[in-house]
Amino acid sequence: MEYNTATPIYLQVMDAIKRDIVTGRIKPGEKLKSVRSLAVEYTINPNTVSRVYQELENEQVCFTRRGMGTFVTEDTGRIAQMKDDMARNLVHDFLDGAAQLGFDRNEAAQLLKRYDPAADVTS
Amino acid sequence: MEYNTATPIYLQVMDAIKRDIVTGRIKPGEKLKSVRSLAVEYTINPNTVSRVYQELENEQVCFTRRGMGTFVTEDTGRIAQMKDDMARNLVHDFLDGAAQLGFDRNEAAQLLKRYDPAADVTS
Amino acid sequence: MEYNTATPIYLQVMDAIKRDIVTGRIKPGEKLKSVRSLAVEYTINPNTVSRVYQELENEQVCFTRRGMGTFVTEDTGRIAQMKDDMARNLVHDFLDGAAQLGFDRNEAAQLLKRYDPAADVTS
Amino acid sequence: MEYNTATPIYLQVMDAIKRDIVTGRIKPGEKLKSVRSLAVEYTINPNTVSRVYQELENEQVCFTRRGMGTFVTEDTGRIAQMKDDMARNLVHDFLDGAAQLGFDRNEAAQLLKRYDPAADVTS
DNA sequence: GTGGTCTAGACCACT
DNA sequence: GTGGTCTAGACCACC
Repeated sequence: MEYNTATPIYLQVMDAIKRDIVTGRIKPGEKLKSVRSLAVEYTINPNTVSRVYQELENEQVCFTRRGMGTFVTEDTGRIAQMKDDMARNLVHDFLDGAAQLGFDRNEAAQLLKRYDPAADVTS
Repeated sequence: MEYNTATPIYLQVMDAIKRDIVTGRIKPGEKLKSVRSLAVEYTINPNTVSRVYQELENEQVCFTRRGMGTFVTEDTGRIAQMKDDMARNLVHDFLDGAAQLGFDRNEAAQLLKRYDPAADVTS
Repeated sequence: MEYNTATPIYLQVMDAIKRDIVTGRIKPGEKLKSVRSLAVEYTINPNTVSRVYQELENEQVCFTRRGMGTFVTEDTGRIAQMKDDMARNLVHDFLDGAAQLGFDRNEAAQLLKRYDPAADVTS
Repeated sequence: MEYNTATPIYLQVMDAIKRDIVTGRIKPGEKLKSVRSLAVEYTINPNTVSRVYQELENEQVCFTRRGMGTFVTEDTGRIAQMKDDMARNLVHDFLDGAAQLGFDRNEAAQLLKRYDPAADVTS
């Protein structure tokens, strides 16, 4: 994984895990990797992994059973809501940023086509 | 101006000025407010304004004339390019975030309608 | 270290560090001294060292890892290029200055011998 | 004339005038342009021209006769010495800079050939 | 008046 | 412990 120096590593790892959850690569109730093995996998400090798990717990995305490890919440509603929140945030940030550049909603939608890196120009 | 505690003030002020430039509220070649007066207006320290102007100069958005002040670049191409960059970034962040949630480009475009807070449902 | 009052301290410290890098006294990838310890060593304010490190980062001479410190780039090509640039600048400034005094390239080369304080006259 | 933003304008103008003197474009004893006309010619503030003339007077390159204007010194020895000083400084700066990059005098002389922008590679 | 530099000292986030 | 940001207040050079 490549880290962006601008944002804290623990946030980037949190996001990676959340993505795995909302996209179903990690199932509800599934056990997450141990702090040590995740630290190795992501080549980060175990302290940082601990913080990641703590923050995910704060957001009620995970829970910890003493001596057993950290698990994804079994509350599928919570997961769906999380995905919803993330999508809503995405849309809000995009429209907000576009508005600050002077684009209204319709123009913003057109930006999507104009600047889509993979878009066919004629489509 | 309201500051977001998550991102440095100087970046937020930089963005505010860039927006004023790309939207034409500040014209090419126009003199920017003095360090001291902007500091008063934004209720921040003059040193922080200084940093803002220096970073903008690094990005070739502004230039400064000794003893005379700081001015917006007269290079309208640079300004257009800046606006382009800002829009492209916006689109990239949006599509990228959507992709990480498992949405392709078409689905992302539909998110815009679904989550637009001000959208009319029938439109 | 002795400071020349004419040029800003942070530029002088930047140059000192660059010299240590291009001459190999600091190796590629090596950790630089901490902001605080360099401040003590050079008897300047930690903020000034901070600025030095940031400017060096702008020039892609260094990079910083959150909480770990500032490191010399591992890109040896960049370092070679830096040395090249510094030498080229030196030559340019010299020939340019000589030209303004009315000396062409050959005459400039002869100035080197004539005014070299340590030169042996017969060599 | 193009100004370098790094060094004060008055120094750059001083240098331009000194160059005109040591290269003979302005003769010993010749009257310099008036403050106002030089200000127009160089598109700088008359105050800045005044400073230039004052500093040149300090360096005994010029002298002022009340109501008559500013004149180049008639002391040709002083002018020759000035040219000598400028050349010596040039050499010193060059050798000094080269030494800091780890080049001795011989290597420095070779840099001249290697980096001469107008040099023929085969020569 | 303008911006540029520097110090002192504080607080914060990250590892 | 690491660097990053911000404030306060000072001094300087330039126009």
